[in-house]
Amino acid sequence: MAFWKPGGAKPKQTLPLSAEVDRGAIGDGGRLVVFNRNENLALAAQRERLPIFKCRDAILYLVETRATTVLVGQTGCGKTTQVPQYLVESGWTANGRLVACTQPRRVAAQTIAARVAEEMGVTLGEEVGYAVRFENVSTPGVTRIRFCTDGVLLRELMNDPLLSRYSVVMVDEAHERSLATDLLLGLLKKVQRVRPDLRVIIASATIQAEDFKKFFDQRRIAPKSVATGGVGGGENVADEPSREPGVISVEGRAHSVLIHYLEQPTPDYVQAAVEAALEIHRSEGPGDVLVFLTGEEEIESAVKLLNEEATGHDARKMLGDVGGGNGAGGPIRFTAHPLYAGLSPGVQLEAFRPAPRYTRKIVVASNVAETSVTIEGVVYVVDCCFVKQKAYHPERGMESLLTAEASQASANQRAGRAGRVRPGKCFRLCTEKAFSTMPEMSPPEMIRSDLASTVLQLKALGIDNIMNFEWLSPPPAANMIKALELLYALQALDDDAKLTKPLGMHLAELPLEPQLGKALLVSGELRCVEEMLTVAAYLQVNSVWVSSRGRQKLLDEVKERFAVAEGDAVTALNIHAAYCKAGGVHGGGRARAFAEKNMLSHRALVRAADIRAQLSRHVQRIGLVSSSSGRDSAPLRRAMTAGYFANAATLAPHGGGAEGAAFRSVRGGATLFIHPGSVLFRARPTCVVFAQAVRTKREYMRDVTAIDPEWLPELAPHFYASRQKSGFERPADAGMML
DNA sequence: GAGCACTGC
Repeated sequence: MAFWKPGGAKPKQTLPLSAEVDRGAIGDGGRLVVFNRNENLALAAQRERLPIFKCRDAILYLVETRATTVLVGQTGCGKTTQVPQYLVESGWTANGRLVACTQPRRVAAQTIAARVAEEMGVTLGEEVGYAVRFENVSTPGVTRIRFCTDGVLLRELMNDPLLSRYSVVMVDEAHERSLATDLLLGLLKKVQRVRPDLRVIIASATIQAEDFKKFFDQRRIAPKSVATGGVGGGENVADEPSREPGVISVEGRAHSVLIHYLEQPTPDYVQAAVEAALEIHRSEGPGDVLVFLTGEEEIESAVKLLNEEATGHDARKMLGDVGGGNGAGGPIRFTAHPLYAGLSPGVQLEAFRPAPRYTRKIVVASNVAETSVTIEGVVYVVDCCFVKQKAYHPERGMESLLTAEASQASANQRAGRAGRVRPGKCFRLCTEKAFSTMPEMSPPEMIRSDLASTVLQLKALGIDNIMNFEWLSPPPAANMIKALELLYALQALDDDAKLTKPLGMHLAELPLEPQLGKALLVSGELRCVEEMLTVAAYLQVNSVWVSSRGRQKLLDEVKERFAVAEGDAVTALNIHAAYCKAGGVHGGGRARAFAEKNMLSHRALVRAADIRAQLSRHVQRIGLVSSSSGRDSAPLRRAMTAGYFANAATLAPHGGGAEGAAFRSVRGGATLFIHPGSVLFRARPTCVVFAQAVRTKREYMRDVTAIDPEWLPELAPHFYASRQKSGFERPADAGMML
């Protein structure tokens, strides 16, 4: 294979055990709780064979003696399932206290909880439970270990700012640096000042460990002199742990992966990926192939090329020597499958199904396959070394989703997917030199996101000085100012940047972005609460339509059944009404058939209904009285305007052509287009508000509602008509554009 | 004429 140049380094690095670790001693752990004494002996034996078992005492010693422990656990070491159990066994859940273990993803929280319950021989929801949005499977007073998404724990902090029920919080997958994880870690550090007895465990990959250790090093900071009586354990002062974090590394069980690089850079990585997959198929032994590309378009085009090759190949081979192999012991046939989140569950399943005999499976996937899902049987990985990445541009209040170089950390994670069953190979579609110049890790989400919700949550937690908050990675000042400016415009913050009562507090309570929350709260006065609940819920699901490459015309026709000139929000009302008529969430097969007939995702409809019910409960608690605007869409569109007034655009006089009409944003004057996914794509409303602006190939507005421009100064006079009193910056032309 | 991946009791 002259094409390829073997790399010098293996993707796996291993930290030696930290010198700080005293492997011999273990603190007075308290009562030992023994589970599964008789049953599940096989499971118990399995537990002891996990690599982490050798470090059990060392980990427990660190947790006992340090406020914070950074646990570097390689894939497959068992940290997530075992550490919470070790904590229970050594008494951390005595006196009714809980151990929390957070995950960035719902499914992870659910499946890990199920696994741990099985190992402990208990029923899921009793000693071991989980909490994700819409699902709280736990029993107060009984549950000892609680797996949850980091978002759930953040919400919990709003009701219980000291997390007083918990003795230990373990934050898993912290190296992914998701927005929620970063926020949680910043808040946990704050909680520790007041609650020295709270133990924090941060589970992370190697390259981030030092950052976490530094961040949680509180040796120079005196703890606040707050009595801890009644809060958690904190039996006596002598028990207070060291405020210097401990670090321990546990080796994983993954097999080695040999990395290959290109000798020459490629101008077309989709084509190169296809060629690499075919070359693997021709010359390598058994094992499936996982190809990483950046998005739907690339994936579908690669799958098409592979399928064409497969058909030609089958025709040439004539099934004559099935089972004979490819000369290297590998199969002679292959099948190719796409995998990305936008696919329907049925099509996704194809990628997970084991290949038939004598057949090699080639899965062409987006980033879902990097962390969210695992495909069994993969031995070869092809990595384009690019990724679609979200960025935030505060000056425009706009997000972008553009293809960028992947990070080395991400490429190593992808390569690791080849080493799950046996030693594997990874083929990177870049030169070794190019790889060495790639960023070590991707910038954390916190510094490339819209911070409006984050700032609102911090304010609700009583953290008024946002600039002084200890961020793991401080976001750019411009992002922060933009968020403050928006919250002020929504009247969630007052002139002193303090949370307003009750509006700001209510907005913080709602699990919605602040603009949408505002639209929902305003719907009380505008007498369209029921309609706004529906719209808010539908805006939360990615898309209710099934992804349908090749059936585009059909989807357009189906959309026409529900589409109205008032825009996407009112269209959502029509879909919801039809779905309810077909039985809704309790409609069973009839609702399912309705979804299928109309190319709607049943799963998305159910999720929207769940969210709607949850929002309805919130709204009732806040005290909004139910109301409906019936067939009149104006109140709903006015509510949307009251929330999204900052995202207004007017039709440009001569703009646009075949690509659709051009619009000018009222604030800033940027040229915008209606997204092709919107029902207003071909329409020409004179004035619109939109829920989101995204730059991909051009600058698009999504979730568009047609409005009367007169509503803007009427519903947002403080923004469009009056002079700014406070120091927040406001574009000077905001009022003049109308 | 187009949506990397997640998430909120």
